[in-house]
Amino acid sequence: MKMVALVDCNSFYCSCEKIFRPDLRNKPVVVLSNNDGAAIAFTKEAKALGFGQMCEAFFKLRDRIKKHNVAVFSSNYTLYDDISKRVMNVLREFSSKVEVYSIDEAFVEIEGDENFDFEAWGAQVRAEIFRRVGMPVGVGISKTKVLAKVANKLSKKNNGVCTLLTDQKIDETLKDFPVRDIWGIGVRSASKLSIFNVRTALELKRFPDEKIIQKHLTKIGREIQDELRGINCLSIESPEDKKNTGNSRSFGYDVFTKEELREALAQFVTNASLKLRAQKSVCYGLTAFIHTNPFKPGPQYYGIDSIRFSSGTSDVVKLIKGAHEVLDHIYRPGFGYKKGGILLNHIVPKNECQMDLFAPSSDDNEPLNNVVDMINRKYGPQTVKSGACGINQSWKTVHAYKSRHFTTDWNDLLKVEL
DNA sequence: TCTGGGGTCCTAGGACCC
DNA sequence: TCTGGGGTCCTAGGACCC
Repeated sequence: MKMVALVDCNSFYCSCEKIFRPDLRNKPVVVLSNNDGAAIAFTKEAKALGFGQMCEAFFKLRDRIKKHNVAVFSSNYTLYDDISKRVMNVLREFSSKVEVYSIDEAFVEIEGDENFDFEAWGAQVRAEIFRRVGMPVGVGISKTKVLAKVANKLSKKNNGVCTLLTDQKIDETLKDFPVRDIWGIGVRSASKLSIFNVRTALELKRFPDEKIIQKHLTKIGREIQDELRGINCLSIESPEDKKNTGNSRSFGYDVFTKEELREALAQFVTNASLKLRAQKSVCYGLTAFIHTNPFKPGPQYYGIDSIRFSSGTSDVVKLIKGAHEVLDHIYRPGFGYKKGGILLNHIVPKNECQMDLFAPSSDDNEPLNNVVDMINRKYGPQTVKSGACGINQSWKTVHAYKSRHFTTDWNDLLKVEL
């Protein structure tokens, strides 16, 4: 008997911060987005105080945060990525089939016979992850991914583990489960379904006219319906190589000059191309964009354009030149730019790369890129990079409440005094 | 003063082919 | 009056996820 477990970390970013701050146990904690612009993660204690609306502007919350003595952190992705890897590694000891779905959750395949105690399995996974990493997780177990997601939501109220194994228990649960809360059903789909009087997961499961579902919710909706019925449509897979990748940031202040934008785009290309080389791929296109602050009154401008490369490339110098070329097209003087970014598109594995008849096979400077990546792996990110990224990076994102890199930097190791 | 970032998949429709 | 039919490939945009 094969079952699917969804293991998901509770308030992941906040829990990461709490691992190294035992004084914050049972205290309200909030984590901010890049640039300290908005609140994006909350502990249950913070939610109980009325915080918890995703992406609410930090400046609007500041007074209430002070009043309730809420601990605030800037996001520290270096830390979160590392904690995530540790959690996933523990999971891999429990099953050979683990699909890392996002930074804080994974699907796990479990095999067991009639007598297998899935509930106990879930409890053991929870305990082990907490013991080894200090991360609280919820475990939902059922027949399909969509049902495992449902079970996971219920696990929060159920000692962290919820199993939906029999048809009877599944239907009882789906009867009270709003259709909007199903994984893959967003606001749009939910409102379309309400036209047909489908409001609960059970009503969707039993909705007889599959053509209507296909028409309004596309293939995805049909598959969700089948998954609710216990039919596996979505298999557990190891994630494939990325098909697009990008990097973008809000700036610390409004940026007016082309020079600063050139620096920022060069840095974004540096970050994104590292991901590209890490998966041994090349790209054939690059998109760059810059835009003004939509929250500010006054004239707005959104500039975006792309270029194509005649041969696939992952060469940081070539890509930076490309981004600068696009910037020349889209830059309009006089505007204060709040955000910029780049995307690398049409990504293919390097060894499947199509040669261009008229271009030299590849003018990537591979030895240079390899050496730079190697140095940065050994001595830390950004030890060596293109001068185009600038030295001061005055446009850079601000993060006033950032914790240390406890697990990834010798200088930031936690000191314990006895 | 201050408002996130990074992805995936699907479909319709246009361009182009014979 | 009526203006082919069948196919592929690509892209933009929508919807959704965490």
